[in-house]
Amino acid sequence: MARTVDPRRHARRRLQIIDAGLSVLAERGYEGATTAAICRRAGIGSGTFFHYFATKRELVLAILELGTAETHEQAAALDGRDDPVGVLLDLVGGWAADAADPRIPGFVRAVAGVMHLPAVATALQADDRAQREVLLPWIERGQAAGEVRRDVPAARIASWLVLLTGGFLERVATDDAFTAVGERDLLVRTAESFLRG
Amino acid sequence: MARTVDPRRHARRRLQIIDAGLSVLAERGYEGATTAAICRRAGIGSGTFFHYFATKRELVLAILELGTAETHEQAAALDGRDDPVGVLLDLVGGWAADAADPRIPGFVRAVAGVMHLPAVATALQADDRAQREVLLPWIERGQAAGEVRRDVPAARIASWLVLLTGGFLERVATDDAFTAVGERDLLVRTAESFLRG
Amino acid sequence: MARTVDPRRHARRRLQIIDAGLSVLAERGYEGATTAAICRRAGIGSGTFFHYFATKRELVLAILELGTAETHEQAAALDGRDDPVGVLLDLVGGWAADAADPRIPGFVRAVAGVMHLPAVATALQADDRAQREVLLPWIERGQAAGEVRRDVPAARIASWLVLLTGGFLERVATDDAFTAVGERDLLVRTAESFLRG
Amino acid sequence: MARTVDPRRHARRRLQIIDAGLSVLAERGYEGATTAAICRRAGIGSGTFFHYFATKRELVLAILELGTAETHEQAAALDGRDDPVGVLLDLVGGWAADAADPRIPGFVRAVAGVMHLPAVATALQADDRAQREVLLPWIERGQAAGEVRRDVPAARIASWLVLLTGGFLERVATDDAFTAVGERDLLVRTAESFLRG
DNA sequence: CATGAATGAGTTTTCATTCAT
DNA sequence: AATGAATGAAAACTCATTCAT
Repeated sequence: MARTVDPRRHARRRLQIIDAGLSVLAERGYEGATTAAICRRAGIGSGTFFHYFATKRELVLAILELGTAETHEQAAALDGRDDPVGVLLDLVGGWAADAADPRIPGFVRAVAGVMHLPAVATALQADDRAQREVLLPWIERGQAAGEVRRDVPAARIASWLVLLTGGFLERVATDDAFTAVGERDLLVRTAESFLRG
Repeated sequence: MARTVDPRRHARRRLQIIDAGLSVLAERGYEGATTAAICRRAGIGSGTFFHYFATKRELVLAILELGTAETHEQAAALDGRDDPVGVLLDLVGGWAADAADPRIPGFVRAVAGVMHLPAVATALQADDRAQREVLLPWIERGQAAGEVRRDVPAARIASWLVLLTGGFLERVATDDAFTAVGERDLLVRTAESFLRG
Repeated sequence: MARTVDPRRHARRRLQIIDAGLSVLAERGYEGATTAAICRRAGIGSGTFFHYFATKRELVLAILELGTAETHEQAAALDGRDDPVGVLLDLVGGWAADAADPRIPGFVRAVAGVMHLPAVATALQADDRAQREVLLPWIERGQAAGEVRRDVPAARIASWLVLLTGGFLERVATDDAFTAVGERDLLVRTAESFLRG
Repeated sequence: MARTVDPRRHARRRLQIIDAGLSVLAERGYEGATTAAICRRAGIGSGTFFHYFATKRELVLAILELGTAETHEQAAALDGRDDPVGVLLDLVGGWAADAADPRIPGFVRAVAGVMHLPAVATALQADDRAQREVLLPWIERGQAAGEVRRDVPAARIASWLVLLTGGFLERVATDDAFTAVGERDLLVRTAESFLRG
């Protein structure tokens, strides 16, 4: 009658590995992040790792999926707002704030570096699409309300907002003088100016 | 018995390996680009590879340095021009055009993925600095002439122009609907609008 | 609080694991038969497996011992017969019939493949000896009665009868055109001819 | 202008590994024969092993193919003979003599133990077929000449001769009292008696 | 210079087995 | 008894790099 499966325990353990993986991947890149290093960081044995993830690659995918899910949750939290441009700038500003966690840009770089793995490319594109899908309806509402430029189709505008946040992330990672906190305001203003056209 | 090195022959061989390396790195990422694969692509034996580059990493650094050198050459070609904003937009537009060569974004991603290697980080930052240094004097001249916004220091503006081209490159690599040719015009217009403030 | 072991339940469980082990070993060989696979087949958890067998190897030994015991039981069932050659041919024919169970040759192959484990070698030789010991008295009685050749010592004749059944088993396992049912008759005739000398 | 590929050297090295593999596989079985052990025996580094064989399994297949090729060569050496039964008994006797090399039965057992690997099963059946194909024409000639029984089709007789040698091999491997040299004569006599019917 | 055979450190992954519940 | 999460030793295999020819 023993029931050993405690889903809570399982989920906690899983997150613990994901967290360690995120750190080590950000620090050392995909190949530098050996499973041994991740296990050491997570404080588990190598066997345990493969109890939770069949493959190192699967861990990466799980982290990416977590991010995609988070993006979708953000979308839900915006229900009820009525200022399209404000919403869009909040989203862009929020993503820029993520760059303040030094692990995010490192992880993004690490994962982009193995984009030639089809599964990674797919997950990365899903993440990308999620961001654009969150933006799209608000851009359309803004256009309908005359608050957003109409000379560029909504979908392209979405891509350009993602371009701005992507470039921002990369800049923070590359250039020590360019900090997420210090440049965020200019990002939001630039995005607004872009939206107005 | 003296075997004098024919520098012409040597340089040609070197470029041949660099070209193969660029392709294979773009396609398969840093670790996926085995020296064996690069040698196969270059049509040489593995021993020959190490005659020209002491290390796989050194090949990557050589490619990056080539890019940095190219950037400096671009700067020299602008001597004599007198329209700062025009020069800046030509530079940004030209970098965007690079993204049309599908190997460039792939190579950039691959290299960013191993940025945890100190030598690579250094070379990448040198490249980055080169771009900003090319922009900087023209931004300053533009500000002096009143054609470029003055509310943001010239160095930061340089960073932001690089941000735009970096984000552009990434976008082209990620999103099939976002093409270098199709979006270049909007990039230039957005850069101009940013410069005007 | 004493939990008394129900020996009936215990024995049933044990046989259930042995049965699963026999199947999986036959299908996948010794190393291919992971304890996980055997547990899955038996419908038990991995922990349970080790309640019944201290080691995967011990399971194999248990299966072999079961076979050896069966051979001894066969011997007992022959008490009272008076036709030595008939008995010998019944034994050989019966063993050949075992080959019709497709698990038998597979299991035998799997176990022979790990004969380098001393315990397995010992168990296999015990099984072998059991077969020869069952045969031996009947060969001797047949020789005494003048029905079995005397130019070869009884023990060697026993070895040769085992050779025939062993070769038969192997053939059935290797050659699809060679079926236990179809060739059994020729086996018995060949054994008889061998016994007559 | 360096030409490093010396096919002679390559073939010698390859055989050296095959020889070591044969020994270690015979001694320790398929899984017990780690690539490390084989390399140690062959006096090479692990990298060299995989220079010659892409996989441990491929080494096994190479050994089996060598055996199959040898069987075909034997067939060629019999051209011109005119005594079918003599030829058949020479073949059977020759195969029995192989059992005197203690590595042969051990290797056969080891390989049979991983017959669940499709490639191994195929190679093993090719080997088996080769033996039967060598026997078949001589059985047919013997039947035509009235020297071989006609109540059993030639192909089945071939299977039975292989059955005898297979059982013989197994016996030598299992039973210390059963030696290849001591029992070979009885094998040939038994085979002859079987052929006469 | 050019070659490719040889190397072995380092990686991911598997799996029998243990043990707390 | 029964369970399955946790473990870590061991295995196959990869790949940058060296070096004799």
